[in-house]
Amino acid sequence: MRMLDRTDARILLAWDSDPLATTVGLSRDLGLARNTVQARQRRMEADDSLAPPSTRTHPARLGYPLLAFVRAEISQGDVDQAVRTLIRIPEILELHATTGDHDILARVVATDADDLHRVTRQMLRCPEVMRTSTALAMRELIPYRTAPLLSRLANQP
Amino acid sequence: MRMLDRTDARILLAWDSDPLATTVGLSRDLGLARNTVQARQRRMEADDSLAPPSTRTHPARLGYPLLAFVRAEISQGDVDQAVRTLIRIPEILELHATTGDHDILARVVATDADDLHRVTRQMLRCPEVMRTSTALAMRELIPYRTAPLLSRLANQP
DNA sequence: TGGATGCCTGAGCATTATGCTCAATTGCGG
DNA sequence: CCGCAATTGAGCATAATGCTCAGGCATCCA
Repeated sequence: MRMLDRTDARILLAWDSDPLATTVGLSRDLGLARNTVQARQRRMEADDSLAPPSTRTHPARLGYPLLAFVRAEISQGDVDQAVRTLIRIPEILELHATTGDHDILARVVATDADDLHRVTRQMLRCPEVMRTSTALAMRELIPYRTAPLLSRLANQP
Repeated sequence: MRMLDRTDARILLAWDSDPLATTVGLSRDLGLARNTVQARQRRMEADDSLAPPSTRTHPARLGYPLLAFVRAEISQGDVDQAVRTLIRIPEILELHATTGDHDILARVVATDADDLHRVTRQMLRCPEVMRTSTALAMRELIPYRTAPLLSRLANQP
């Protein structure tokens, strides 16, 4: 797994300040050769260093204003079988196997409270899912970001 | 807050299948006029319909392979004061005010177990943070996605 | 009904960026 | 010391972009 370096980080941060910037524009802003920026961009995409562009969309803008974190216990630790079922639920945006008193943590969105209830019931219909515990996200205090980590990388020698 | 529509969703999905595609290329693939795609792209960026490009980076590629979800209790419900402190911690990628037996949920990354311990101690140094409870993400079962929601939107009338 | 609004469209054209290749250079690790 | 990968600057044909305009077509409201 290739690690991003200082140059990659600088390109991404410059891209943040103008998401519609061209390769030439970025290379001008950064004082790098166009070939360098272009090669990095292609490598990062080919590398799977970058998540799909669609991950940039806010679910609220798609009609799913409710966000919840649903923890669940999985019977017999058969997590893989549960995933095969849960992956078919579009409202589950993310799923992690976690330590602690629950086995998995799901990020779930919904159109309203009723819809959230429907989704959790659908999760419970999965035979491996025993108990669920839902924490509703009432306020987004810090929206998802990686820029601080990139800045740290970009400003390192 | 403008909602994304079917056309926006189709553009984003086409973009997923070729993240380096040009506006002309996307318009060809979708059978839309170039002006349409260009206008949508600009509107989505201007709109804040899209998160910054840097959010596409995987923290693991930046040297932070550990992911944890840290829940915390906040004293006197003074969440805003806590946020002012916590926002300065780069390893906190995301922060939500939640319902349940804790007040906030943080997504935290770290370089290793020691580093994670350091970050949680730093969180506890915030006076408003009372108790923390850490759930380590051992396996990414479903990486963050919004494509299923976009597909639903794109295939609707 | 009439009219305003917003969106999609197709067109044109000057400007700019891209794709591609090459060769020289630099820096790093074997 | 040598190879390897990254960077650079250059050139040039091709392609995309920025910009503008006007027509068509819905929807919404007076």
